[in-house]
Amino acid sequence: MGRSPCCSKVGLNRGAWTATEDKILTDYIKAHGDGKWRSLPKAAGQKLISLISYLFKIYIQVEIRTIFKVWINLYVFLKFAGLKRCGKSCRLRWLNYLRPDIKRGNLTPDEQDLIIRLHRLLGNRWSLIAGRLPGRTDNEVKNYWNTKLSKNKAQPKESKFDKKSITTSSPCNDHDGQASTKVFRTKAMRLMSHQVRQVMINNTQHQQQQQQQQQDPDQNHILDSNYNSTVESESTGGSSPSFSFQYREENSSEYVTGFDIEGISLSEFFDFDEFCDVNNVIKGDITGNPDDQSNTDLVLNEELMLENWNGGDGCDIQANMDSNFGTSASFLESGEDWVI
DNA sequence: AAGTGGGGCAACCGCCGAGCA
DNA sequence: ATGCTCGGCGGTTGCCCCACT
Repeated sequence: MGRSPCCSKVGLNRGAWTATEDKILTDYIKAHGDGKWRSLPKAAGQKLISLISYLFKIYIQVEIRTIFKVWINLYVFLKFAGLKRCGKSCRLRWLNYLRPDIKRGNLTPDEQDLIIRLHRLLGNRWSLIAGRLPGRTDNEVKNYWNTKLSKNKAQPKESKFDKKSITTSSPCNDHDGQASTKVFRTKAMRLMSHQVRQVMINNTQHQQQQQQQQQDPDQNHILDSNYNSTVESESTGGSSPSFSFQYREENSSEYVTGFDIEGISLSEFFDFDEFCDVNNVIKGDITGNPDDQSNTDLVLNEELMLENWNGGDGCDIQANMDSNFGTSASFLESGEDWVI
């Protein structure tokens, strides 16, 4: 009888890990330790959900209409994002790349010699060989053997790998004059650089918006509240997540273009521009007419919900935040029926 | 400048053994 | 004793980068 697959492959991310996935995984393992790999992805996803729940608690105070938009975006995010990785993939990523004691960089001549001798002794038992090389992984040893030593065990020559490593060596690791350490450009890193470009574009947009604001001081108040709102929570101490939203005005209907939670950018999970259609559908469901700017139903609903959240007695939202959030969470839970 | 092939590496696949109910 | 789950391991694949033509 064959083994059942470790997890359903349907809907799982594959291929190179993104910086965000690395962060989710690293944060989770730092908090809870490794092991339980099969249940880890789901559990790590809960961390995101808790962060978003916290985010919601804060933003529920800001503006009820905005909350609707954020709500929908969050719902779609929770539905389609998270750490959608096989547990084995999580384990591999942690052990081979994210572990803090991983030693990056070129294998020293001593290590190379040790690998040769151990391989002669142990054969292809890479985990045992790697166990004798602190900070080195079996995958790294295996790759090194397969790509270099197996081809030319007797006389390893200087390769372009070595040349590259010299030119890209990290100065901080080279201070003692030892063999220079190669700065690996992993796939995740490449993705990260791509994401940086995205952020820069967004920043440029924001800068342009700020310039517009400066040129048109009358709009400053409105744009400040709609375009970029950053909240650093003080209520729960240093462990509180910080997050920021960015909105974009388009055809007078603002929608979330991105937000960050403790450095995690949701724009890395899905394209907000493509997401506009979802917003329109949702908006159409709410209002019955996406283009109707003076929709009274939405306003009425907002007022009713605000009244409901306020307990109908005009007390402060903050006072009922916890209970209100419970209501909101159940609303989010039931979002699928409501949206579709 | 464009195409191509090889090197290097991360990630996936499938099997195995230990542990547990 | 048996079957299942899970972590670990080695082999392999696929992608990206770069040197070469």
